[in-house]
Amino acid sequence: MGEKSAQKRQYILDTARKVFAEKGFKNVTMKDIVEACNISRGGLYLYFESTDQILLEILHMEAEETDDLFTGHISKTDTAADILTLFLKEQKKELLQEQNSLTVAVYEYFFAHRSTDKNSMPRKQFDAGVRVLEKLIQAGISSGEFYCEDPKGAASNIMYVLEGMKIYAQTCGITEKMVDEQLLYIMQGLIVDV
Amino acid sequence: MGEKSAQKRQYILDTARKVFAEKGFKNVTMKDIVEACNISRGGLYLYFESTDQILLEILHMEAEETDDLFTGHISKTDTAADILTLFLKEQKKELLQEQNSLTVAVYEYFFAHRSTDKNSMPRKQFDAGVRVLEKLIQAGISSGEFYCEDPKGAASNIMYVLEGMKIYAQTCGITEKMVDEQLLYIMQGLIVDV
Amino acid sequence: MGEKSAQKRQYILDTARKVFAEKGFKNVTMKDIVEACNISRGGLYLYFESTDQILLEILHMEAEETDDLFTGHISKTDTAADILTLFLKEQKKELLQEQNSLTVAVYEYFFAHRSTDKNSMPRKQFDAGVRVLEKLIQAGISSGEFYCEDPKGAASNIMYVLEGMKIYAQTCGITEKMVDEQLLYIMQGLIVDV
Amino acid sequence: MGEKSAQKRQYILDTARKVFAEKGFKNVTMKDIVEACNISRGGLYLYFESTDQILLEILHMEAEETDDLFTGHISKTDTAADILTLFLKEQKKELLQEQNSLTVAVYEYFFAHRSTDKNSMPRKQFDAGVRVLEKLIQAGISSGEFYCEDPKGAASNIMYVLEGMKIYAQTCGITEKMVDEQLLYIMQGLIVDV
DNA sequence: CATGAATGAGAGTTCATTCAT
DNA sequence: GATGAATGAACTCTCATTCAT
Repeated sequence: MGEKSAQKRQYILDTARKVFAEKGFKNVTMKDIVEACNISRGGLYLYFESTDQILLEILHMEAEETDDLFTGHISKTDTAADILTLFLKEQKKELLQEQNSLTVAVYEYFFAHRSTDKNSMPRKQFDAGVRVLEKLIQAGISSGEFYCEDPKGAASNIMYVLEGMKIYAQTCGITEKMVDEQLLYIMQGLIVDV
Repeated sequence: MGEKSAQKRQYILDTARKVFAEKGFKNVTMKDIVEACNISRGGLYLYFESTDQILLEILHMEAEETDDLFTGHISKTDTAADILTLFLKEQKKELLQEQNSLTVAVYEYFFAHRSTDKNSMPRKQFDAGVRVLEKLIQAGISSGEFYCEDPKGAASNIMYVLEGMKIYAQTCGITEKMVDEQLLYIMQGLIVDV
Repeated sequence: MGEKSAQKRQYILDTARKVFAEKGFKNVTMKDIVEACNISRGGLYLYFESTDQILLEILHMEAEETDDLFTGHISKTDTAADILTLFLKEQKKELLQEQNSLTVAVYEYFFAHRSTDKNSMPRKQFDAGVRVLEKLIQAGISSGEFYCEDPKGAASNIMYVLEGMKIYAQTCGITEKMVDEQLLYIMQGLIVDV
Repeated sequence: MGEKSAQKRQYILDTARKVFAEKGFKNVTMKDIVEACNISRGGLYLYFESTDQILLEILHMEAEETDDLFTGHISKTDTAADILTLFLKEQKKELLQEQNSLTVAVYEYFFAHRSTDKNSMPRKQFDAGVRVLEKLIQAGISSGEFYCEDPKGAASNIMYVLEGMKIYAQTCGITEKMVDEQLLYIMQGLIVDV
């Protein structure tokens, strides 16, 4: 598959992404994607053989981009609290965005492919998140910004909370206020009282 | 609807529950339920018109039973910490149970019926949970067992964490150890140091 | 499946038989049968799940009927030569009939399901044919009608010849004259010269 | 068509032959051949327009080679019985060979292109076979090796038997012993008793 | 009430064939 | 000549839903 088809492949992935964002995973058929892409039925099969594969490739792409984002915005002069705040702000944005979010598709996908594998994508992302947050909290402790007796527990707590809020955002709506309150609660649990 | 058909209705719900527990929501067809119940295709339609309706009725049933459970086990002499511990233990059990759990079905259902309605079932359960936990924490504060500057924040935190862990339990496996660590983290954040 | 559906099942088999007789096996799709039967796409699947299964059932039916025919027409007073002549006449009729013949379908089926199994249908029919013919020839020898040093070889010879003529009949046409000549050759090889 | 493309044409035919030998005729698609040849989809169409055409050309090639073989091995000093034995031995080898045999493909092809044409390939091969065998038998009679009242009948008999055994070889397996027994039966029917 | 045969829409998938490059 | 992406027709198979009995 040459240059040209790599472009088309990407086009299909981009278009399919919109479809998944709109309809989740289980409701999306190959036909839906074919129609969204305005290509022929057989044409899609030249590039992908199932909605599974398509979503998975989209997720891998996103994962790379996310990794970049994660570390990208941090400047050397930022304090731990600044970085944490930034991180939570990012998460909040993602949480509340309705359009364009793959959240539901991702959950549906992983429900349909349940695995207790330690190397499954959700698990790796959780572990990575905990690791980064733990380091950050420890950095904050070292710098005197944070007080925390169990940095790993706190890091896990944040990850679980974010996940929980994500779910509530998708299943019953969650207001910005609710998110802000909880993020504030988390920050105040860490920051050393003046 | 007479006595007899109420029984059959209940029989269908009970049987369908097992099907949903095993296969989630999106993978369950009317045919699946018909076969599990050993009734005729048309027969099922006399009682229910869609898998949606069936799952919803199951959930309503469960909600009632859960409410009973929630308040049922508490004896007057229990301390706030005891009650909270008991509650978390219950949640842990539910979290880790693989068999017999409607978790995935419920998520799939509410993903398929996303709503920002404040009276949606997940929202009501979340709000109810927060309310109960908040009261409990305040009771603990009054009795000197707990220290907490933001009882509502803490209560929400617990609910989000539980939700987050539930998801991780279903999407990538979560070990008992991981749950225990986080529940410990939560309790220690509340309990007054000796 | 009750009384009524047994009728329909039979109706489908009868109709499908015509389709196979006309188009062979590999060219027949479930759709062809659906259309010939004037039933719905899904309807056919209530009774059969593949063209394989349908043809196989037709063949089993035919096999039973054939068994009956084989032994049915023989009267006690017939001589061995009479019976053999009758048998060959039957075979000739089947050989030359163009309409209504499953021959091609059968070959196509067994090419597609090649097996060296001793209990495969073609093998069983060959063995049975040889056995019957051998007995017949021996009876003819006993009665002084036939002369033959190797009754089993002669019996096999007849079966192979019939099979070979069947093939030629289907692949390139074989005239009645050609068949008659060969059958005559066979009979004269057996019959004791006057 | 230049030198180069004649080579490629031959390459395609040789490669396709293997495919047909392995999968028969009806199961082979243009795609199969394209893939086996490692050429482009469109490329194949520059040389051939259907699997029909490809197989037919293969068969024409083989027919020429076979003719050569038929007459090639005979030395002037061989007796009629020697030649016949040699011929039957060749046929036996072809019959029992599983790999590399186009037998099934050929049958499937001619089933799909049934014709009563006297000039169809199978018919021509049958007629040619009968002619050669008849001459051979007559030669044997002249030389006192064979006794036969109906040389043409005997020749046809052999051709039918070979065809029948070919079919049984492909549809249900035929053992070497079975073939040997029948060939022996044929030879003994011809050879003058000592 | 209950049955289960029947329907038909729709998803998945494969290939013969074409055509711009 | 050669490529291989693209098309679209054709087939398989599954279910939600209806309806005569």
